[in-house]
Amino acid sequence: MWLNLMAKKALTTEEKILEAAKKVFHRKGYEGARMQEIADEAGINKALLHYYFRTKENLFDAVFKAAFREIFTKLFTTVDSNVPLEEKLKNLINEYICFLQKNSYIPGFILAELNQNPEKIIEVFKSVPVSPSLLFERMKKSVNDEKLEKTDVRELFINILSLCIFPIIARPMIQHIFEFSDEEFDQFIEKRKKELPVFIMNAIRKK
Amino acid sequence: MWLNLMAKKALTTEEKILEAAKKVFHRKGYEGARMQEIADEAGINKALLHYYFRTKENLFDAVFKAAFREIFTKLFTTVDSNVPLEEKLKNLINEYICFLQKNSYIPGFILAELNQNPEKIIEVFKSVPVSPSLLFERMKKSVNDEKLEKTDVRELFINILSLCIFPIIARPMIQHIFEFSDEEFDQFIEKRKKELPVFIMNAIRKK
DNA sequence: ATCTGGTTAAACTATGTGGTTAAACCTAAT
DNA sequence: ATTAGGTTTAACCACATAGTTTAACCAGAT
Repeated sequence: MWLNLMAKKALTTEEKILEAAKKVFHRKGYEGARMQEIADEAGINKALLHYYFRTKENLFDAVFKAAFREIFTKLFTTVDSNVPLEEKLKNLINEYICFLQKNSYIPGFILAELNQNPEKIIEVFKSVPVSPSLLFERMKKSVNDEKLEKTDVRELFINILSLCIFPIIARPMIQHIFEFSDEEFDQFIEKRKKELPVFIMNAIRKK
Repeated sequence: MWLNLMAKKALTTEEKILEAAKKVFHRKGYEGARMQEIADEAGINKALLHYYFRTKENLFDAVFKAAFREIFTKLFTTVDSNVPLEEKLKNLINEYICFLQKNSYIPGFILAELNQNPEKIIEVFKSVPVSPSLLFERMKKSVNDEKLEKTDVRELFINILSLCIFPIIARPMIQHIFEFSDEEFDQFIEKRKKELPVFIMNAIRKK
């Protein structure tokens, strides 16, 4: 009795709030974010904010879990294909970096909050509908099939993640020390999409 | 007339404050840190805190610049040797990861604060006594000397940084998805010290 | 017409926080 | 003995913030 009755306004109030909270929390973190700012961003008032999500923590948890779910399901599903390793690597890196470009605040947001509250990871990981162990089984198979250096799959996994994610969170530093404009930085990332798979394949291929 | 008169207490009050502020700011960030907590951690009271560093921002800037200086000078000086590239890489990675292990909060702290205030980088980079361009000249020479794939030095530089730093800031996540105890995580990093140089050399060596 | 749930406005509480102040204390240098 | 700088204590101010409350408003459902 309370659903789908809106045709003109595309977003429900709850969605508007979550969108606004996402923006603010991603940029400023839990401590830096202000409920008033979120309300303003959502175009509503503070009272309504508390009417939907009773506390700041509730709202934050919703945003945090959503971000976590997004980045992990994206990661775990982009490997779900039957093409050979090199091809798979290309797809994974390309898709994942594209995702990160569109959601550049997510990794920094998650890592920062997680470093401040490492215990939250247990709770928050429950909202991820994909299991990491499955992913590793698949990766292990791919790696063993080919003529490659003996490679610890976990090591490889972390290396791929590092190479994809770090440049995104270190953007301000990279732009400064390389004196990149915004466009030049984007080109730099664009180039990585092509060169990272080569870099990684070289690293693990038998000589 | 106001110096070196202390023999028993190893640290001056100012140093005690800076140490305390470092701990608190590194763990909680600017917004999350409380002046009272810093005072407690330093074993003094709030009044004295403001007596030394008038404002929270002053104190934070001091801590931030110190962290920045530390991590960058360390990075830039570990490449300052005349050994062949592979050796140099081994040294760099080993020394840098050791440094990061001992200062595991620094990279996350800097990246988080820099993402929230990217404009601060200009000011803060002035406190780094080493220039990055010098580093790149040296790296370029090393890379061109050997029989290697044509490699963009900047790309290589970022890759090395990514592979060293990311695992440190992603520690809570890594520990959880790999189900690592603290000891196992340390072993994981220890292993990386040896395997990262191999990984990278393979990646850039001509086949 | 009325009822209901979403919504607003504005005032309000309680608490925490950065920062200040003033008085007293202690100790080492003069 | 006096001075001066570092230090403590404790009270204090101004302000911002999370969260609450109340009354009124409005639109769609009954």
